[in-house]
Amino acid sequence: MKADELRGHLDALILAVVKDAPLHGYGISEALHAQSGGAIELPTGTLYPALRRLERLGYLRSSWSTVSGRKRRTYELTRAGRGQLAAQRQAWSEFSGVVGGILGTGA
Amino acid sequence: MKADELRGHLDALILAVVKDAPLHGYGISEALHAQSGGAIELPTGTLYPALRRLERLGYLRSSWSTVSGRKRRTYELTRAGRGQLAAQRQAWSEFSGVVGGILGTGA
DNA sequence: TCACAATATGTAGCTAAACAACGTATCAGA
DNA sequence: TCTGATACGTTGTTTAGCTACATATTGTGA
Repeated sequence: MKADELRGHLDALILAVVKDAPLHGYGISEALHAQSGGAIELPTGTLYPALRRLERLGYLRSSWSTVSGRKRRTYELTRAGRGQLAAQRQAWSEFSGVVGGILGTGA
Repeated sequence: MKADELRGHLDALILAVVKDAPLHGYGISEALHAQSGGAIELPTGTLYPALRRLERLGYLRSSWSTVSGRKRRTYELTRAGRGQLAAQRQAWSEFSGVVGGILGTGA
Protein backbone atom coordinates (compact mmCIF):
# COMPACT_ATOMS: atom_id res chain seq x y z
CA MET A 1 0.00 0.00 0.00
CA LYS A 2 1.31 3.39 -1.01
CA ALA A 3 1.63 5.19 2.28
CA ASP A 4 0.95 8.54 0.62
CA GLU A 5 -2.66 7.52 0.18
CA LEU A 6 -2.95 8.04 3.90
CA ARG A 7 -2.70 11.77 3.46
CA GLY A 8 -5.56 13.36 5.30
CA HIS A 9 -6.37 10.16 7.16
CA LEU A 10 -3.19 9.57 9.11
CA ASP A 11 -4.34 11.78 11.96
CA ALA A 12 -7.43 9.64 12.42
CA LEU A 13 -5.36 6.47 12.50
CA ILE A 14 -2.98 7.85 15.10
CA LEU A 15 -5.81 9.07 17.30
CA ALA A 16 -7.54 5.72 16.97
CA VAL A 17 -4.48 3.76 17.96
CA VAL A 18 -3.76 5.74 21.12
CA LYS A 19 -7.39 5.81 22.12
CA ASP A 20 -7.41 2.75 24.30
CA ALA A 21 -3.92 2.98 25.69
CA PRO A 22 -1.29 5.75 25.70
CA LEU A 23 1.63 4.94 23.42
CA HIS A 24 4.99 6.37 22.47
CA GLY A 25 5.98 7.18 18.90
CA TYR A 26 7.73 3.95 18.11
CA GLY A 27 4.87 2.04 19.69
CA ILE A 28 2.34 3.89 17.56
CA SER A 29 4.34 3.00 14.49
CA GLU A 30 4.37 -0.65 15.49
CA ALA A 31 0.71 -0.69 16.41
CA LEU A 32 -0.27 0.72 13.01
CA HIS A 33 1.98 -1.78 11.30
CA ALA A 34 0.42 -4.66 13.21
CA GLN A 35 -3.18 -3.51 12.99
CA SER A 36 -2.88 -2.93 9.26
CA GLY A 37 -1.58 -6.41 8.70
CA GLY A 38 1.79 -5.00 7.71
CA ALA A 39 0.42 -2.59 5.14
CA ILE A 40 1.34 0.58 7.00
CA GLU A 41 5.00 1.40 7.58
CA LEU A 42 5.40 4.97 8.69
CA PRO A 43 8.71 6.73 8.04
CA THR A 44 9.81 8.68 11.08
CA GLY A 45 9.79 11.81 8.95
CA THR A 46 6.07 11.32 8.67
CA LEU A 47 5.24 10.09 12.14
CA TYR A 48 7.03 12.51 14.45
CA PRO A 49 5.93 15.70 12.73
CA ALA A 50 2.38 14.34 12.74
CA LEU A 51 2.53 13.71 16.48
CA ARG A 52 3.79 17.21 17.13
CA ARG A 53 1.05 18.63 14.96
CA LEU A 54 -1.62 16.68 16.81
CA GLU A 55 -0.24 17.85 20.12
CA ARG A 56 -0.12 21.44 18.92
CA LEU A 57 -3.75 21.12 17.87
CA GLY A 58 -4.61 19.93 21.35
CA TYR A 59 -5.66 16.40 20.42
CA LEU A 60 -2.73 14.69 22.10
CA ARG A 61 -0.79 15.29 25.29
CA SER A 62 2.72 13.97 25.80
CA SER A 63 4.99 13.16 28.71
CA TRP A 64 8.54 11.84 28.93
CA SER A 65 9.58 8.72 30.72
CA THR A 66 12.53 6.35 30.74
CA VAL A 67 12.03 2.64 30.12
CA SER A 68 15.04 0.35 30.36
CA GLY A 69 17.46 3.17 29.68
CA ARG A 70 15.56 4.55 26.70
CA LYS A 71 13.71 7.82 26.74
CA ARG A 72 10.12 7.71 25.59
CA ARG A 73 7.66 10.41 24.86
CA THR A 74 4.29 8.92 25.56
CA TYR A 75 1.17 10.32 23.94
CA GLU A 76 -2.39 10.12 25.14
CA LEU A 77 -5.68 11.44 23.84
CA THR A 78 -7.07 14.63 25.30
CA ARG A 79 -10.76 15.28 25.65
CA ALA A 80 -10.60 17.33 22.46
CA GLY A 81 -8.76 14.43 20.86
CA ARG A 82 -11.63 12.10 21.63
CA GLY A 83 -14.04 14.50 20.02
CA GLN A 84 -11.79 14.82 17.04
CA LEU A 85 -11.53 11.06 16.71
CA ALA A 86 -15.29 10.76 16.69
CA ALA A 87 -15.50 13.45 14.02
CA GLN A 88 -12.81 11.73 11.96
CA ARG A 89 -14.62 8.42 12.17
CA GLN A 90 -17.75 10.10 10.91
CA ALA A 91 -15.80 11.83 8.15
CA TRP A 92 -14.19 8.54 7.14
CA SER A 93 -17.52 6.83 6.97
CA GLU A 94 -18.88 9.48 4.63
CA PHE A 95 -15.71 9.62 2.61
CA SER A 96 -15.42 5.90 2.08
CA GLY A 97 -19.07 5.70 1.16
CA VAL A 98 -18.68 8.39 -1.47
CA VAL A 99 -15.48 7.02 -3.00
CA GLY A 100 -16.59 3.41 -2.79
CA GLY A 101 -19.84 4.35 -4.43
CA ILE A 102 -18.18 6.00 -7.39
CA LEU A 103 -15.50 3.35 -7.80
CA GLY A 104 -18.11 0.65 -7.52
CA THR A 105 -16.22 -0.96 -4.67
CA GLY A 106 -18.14 -1.52 -1.52
CA ALA A 107 -21.35 0.00 -2.81
CA MET B 1 -16.77 16.64 3.00
CA LYS B 2 -13.36 18.23 3.02
CA ALA B 3 -12.25 17.97 -0.58
CA ASP B 4 -8.61 17.72 0.41
CA GLU B 5 -9.28 14.26 1.80
CA LEU B 6 -9.48 13.20 -1.82
CA ARG B 7 -5.76 13.64 -2.19
CA GLY B 8 -4.40 10.51 -3.73
CA HIS B 9 -7.83 9.24 -4.73
CA LEU B 10 -9.02 11.93 -7.12
CA ASP B 11 -7.35 10.28 -10.09
CA ALA B 12 -9.30 7.10 -9.48
CA LEU B 13 -12.56 9.02 -9.30
CA ILE B 14 -11.90 10.84 -12.54
CA LEU B 15 -10.94 7.66 -14.35
CA ALA B 16 -14.02 5.92 -12.98
CA VAL B 17 -16.35 8.66 -14.13
CA VAL B 18 -15.09 8.76 -17.71
CA LYS B 19 -14.96 5.00 -17.98
CA ASP B 20 -18.40 4.42 -19.42
CA ALA B 21 -18.71 7.57 -21.48
CA PRO B 22 -16.19 10.22 -22.57
CA LEU B 23 -16.75 13.53 -20.79
CA HIS B 24 -15.42 17.06 -20.86
CA GLY B 25 -13.97 18.78 -17.80
CA TYR B 26 -17.11 20.55 -16.72
CA GLY B 27 -19.08 17.38 -17.25
CA ILE B 28 -16.66 15.40 -15.10
CA SER B 29 -17.06 17.97 -12.38
CA GLU B 30 -20.83 17.68 -12.56
CA ALA B 31 -20.78 13.91 -12.71
CA LEU B 32 -18.66 13.70 -9.58
CA HIS B 33 -20.90 16.19 -7.86
CA ALA B 34 -23.99 14.19 -8.75
CA GLN B 35 -22.56 10.74 -8.09
CA SER B 36 -21.27 11.84 -4.70
CA GLY B 37 -24.65 13.14 -3.68
CA GLY B 38 -23.32 16.68 -3.70
CA ALA B 39 -20.34 15.90 -1.48
CA ILE B 40 -17.69 16.53 -4.10
CA GLU B 41 -17.29 20.01 -5.55
CA LEU B 42 -14.06 20.28 -7.46
CA PRO B 43 -12.45 23.69 -7.87
CA THR B 44 -11.29 24.20 -11.44
CA GLY B 45 -7.79 24.74 -10.09
CA THR B 46 -7.92 21.13 -8.96
CA LEU B 47 -9.74 19.55 -11.85
CA TYR B 48 -7.96 20.88 -14.91
CA PRO B 49 -4.42 20.29 -13.71
CA ALA B 50 -5.49 16.78 -12.72
CA LEU B 51 -6.85 16.10 -16.20
CA ARG B 52 -3.65 17.32 -17.80
CA ARG B 53 -1.63 15.17 -15.46
CA LEU B 54 -3.70 12.11 -16.30
CA GLU B 55 -3.32 12.80 -19.99
CA ARG B 56 0.42 13.28 -19.60
CA LEU B 57 0.58 9.94 -17.81
CA GLY B 58 -1.20 8.32 -20.73
CA TYR B 59 -4.39 7.39 -18.90
CA LEU B 60 -6.62 9.86 -20.73
CA ARG B 61 -6.79 11.12 -24.31
CA SER B 62 -8.47 14.41 -25.18
CA SER B 63 -10.03 16.02 -28.23
CA TRP B 64 -11.64 19.39 -28.87
CA SER B 65 -15.14 19.94 -30.11
CA THR B 66 -17.73 22.69 -30.19
CA VAL B 67 -21.18 22.15 -28.73
CA SER B 68 -23.76 24.95 -29.05
CA GLY B 69 -21.07 27.55 -29.48
CA ARG B 70 -18.96 26.41 -26.55
CA LYS B 71 -15.61 24.75 -26.90
CA ARG B 72 -15.16 21.49 -25.11
CA ARG B 73 -12.17 19.32 -24.51
CA THR B 74 -13.48 15.81 -24.20
CA TYR B 75 -11.55 13.15 -22.34
CA GLU B 76 -11.72 9.41 -22.74
CA LEU B 77 -9.93 6.50 -21.13
CA THR B 78 -6.99 4.95 -22.91
CA ARG B 79 -6.14 1.28 -22.65
CA ALA B 80 -3.52 2.17 -20.06
CA GLY B 81 -6.19 4.20 -18.28
CA ARG B 82 -8.39 1.15 -17.97
CA GLY B 83 -5.57 -0.78 -16.46
CA GLN B 84 -4.83 2.04 -14.10
CA LEU B 85 -8.46 2.25 -13.07
CA ALA B 86 -8.49 -1.44 -12.25
CA ALA B 87 -5.32 -1.02 -10.20
CA GLN B 88 -6.78 1.98 -8.40
CA ARG B 89 -9.93 0.07 -7.57
CA GLN B 90 -7.84 -2.68 -6.10
CA ALA B 91 -5.76 -0.17 -4.16
CA TRP B 92 -8.88 1.52 -2.83
CA SER B 93 -10.30 -1.76 -1.70
CA GLU B 94 -7.19 -2.55 0.27
CA PHE B 95 -6.84 0.97 1.58
CA SER B 96 -10.41 1.26 2.79
CA GLY B 97 -10.19 -2.13 4.43
CA VAL B 98 -7.08 -1.13 6.34
CA VAL B 99 -8.32 2.27 7.45
CA GLY B 100 -11.82 1.02 8.21
CA GLY B 101 -10.35 -1.79 10.24
CA ILE B 102 -8.27 0.50 12.40
CA LEU B 103 -10.97 3.12 12.81
CA GLY B 104 -13.48 0.44 13.64
CA THR B 105 -15.75 1.64 10.84
CA GLY B 106 -16.75 -0.94 8.34
CA ALA B 107 -14.84 -3.75 10.01
C1' DT C 1 -31.33 45.93 -22.73
C1' DC C 2 -28.83 44.85 -19.17
C1' DA C 3 -27.11 42.20 -15.78
C1' DC C 4 -26.46 37.77 -13.91
C1' DA C 5 -26.23 32.73 -13.88
C1' DA C 6 -24.69 28.78 -16.13
C1' DT C 7 -21.52 26.71 -19.19
C1' DA C 8 -16.67 26.05 -20.33
C1' DT C 9 -11.74 26.63 -20.27
C1' DG C 10 -7.52 27.61 -18.01
C1' DT C 11 -3.18 29.68 -15.08
C1' DA C 12 -0.17 31.57 -11.15
C1' DG C 13 1.14 31.27 -6.77
C1' DC C 14 0.47 29.30 -2.05
C1' DT C 15 0.17 25.79 1.47
C1' DA C 16 0.59 21.70 3.90
C1' DA C 17 1.38 16.94 4.37
C1' DA C 18 4.16 13.16 3.48
C1' DC C 19 8.62 11.62 2.17
C1' DA C 20 13.78 10.42 1.77
C1' DA C 21 17.88 10.87 3.90
C1' DC C 22 20.14 12.09 7.45
C1' DG C 23 21.83 12.31 12.65
C1' DT C 24 21.99 10.72 17.69
C1' DA C 25 21.81 7.37 21.36
C1' DT C 26 20.92 2.97 24.21
C1' DC C 27 20.64 -1.98 24.84
C1' DA C 28 20.75 -7.02 23.84
C1' DG C 29 22.80 -10.75 21.86
C1' DA C 30 25.90 -13.16 18.68
C1' DT D 1 32.74 -5.78 18.98
C1' DC D 2 29.47 -5.21 15.94
C1' DT D 3 24.80 -5.59 14.31
C1' DG D 4 19.86 -5.09 14.89
C1' DA D 5 16.20 -3.48 17.54
C1' DT D 6 14.56 0.30 20.16
C1' DA D 7 13.77 5.31 20.39
C1' DC D 8 14.03 10.14 19.42
C1' DG D 9 14.30 13.75 16.00
C1' DT D 10 15.34 17.37 11.82
C1' DT D 11 16.18 19.30 7.03
C1' DG D 12 14.96 19.87 2.65
C1' DT D 13 12.16 18.24 -1.30
C1' DT D 14 8.12 17.02 -3.75
C1' DT D 15 3.53 17.28 -5.10
C1' DA D 16 -1.41 17.65 -5.01
C1' DG D 17 -4.97 20.37 -4.11
C1' DC D 18 -6.51 25.12 -3.15
C1' DT D 19 -7.61 30.18 -3.75
C1' DA D 20 -7.98 33.72 -6.71
C1' DC D 21 -7.84 35.31 -10.97
C1' DA D 22 -8.65 35.64 -16.17
C1' DT D 23 -11.43 34.77 -20.43
C1' DA D 24 -15.45 33.78 -23.34
C1' DT D 25 -20.20 32.28 -24.83
C1' DT D 26 -25.11 31.36 -24.07
C1' DG D 27 -29.47 31.55 -21.76
C1' DT D 28 -32.65 33.94 -18.65
C1' DG D 29 -35.13 37.05 -15.98
C1' DA D 30 -35.80 41.83 -14.49
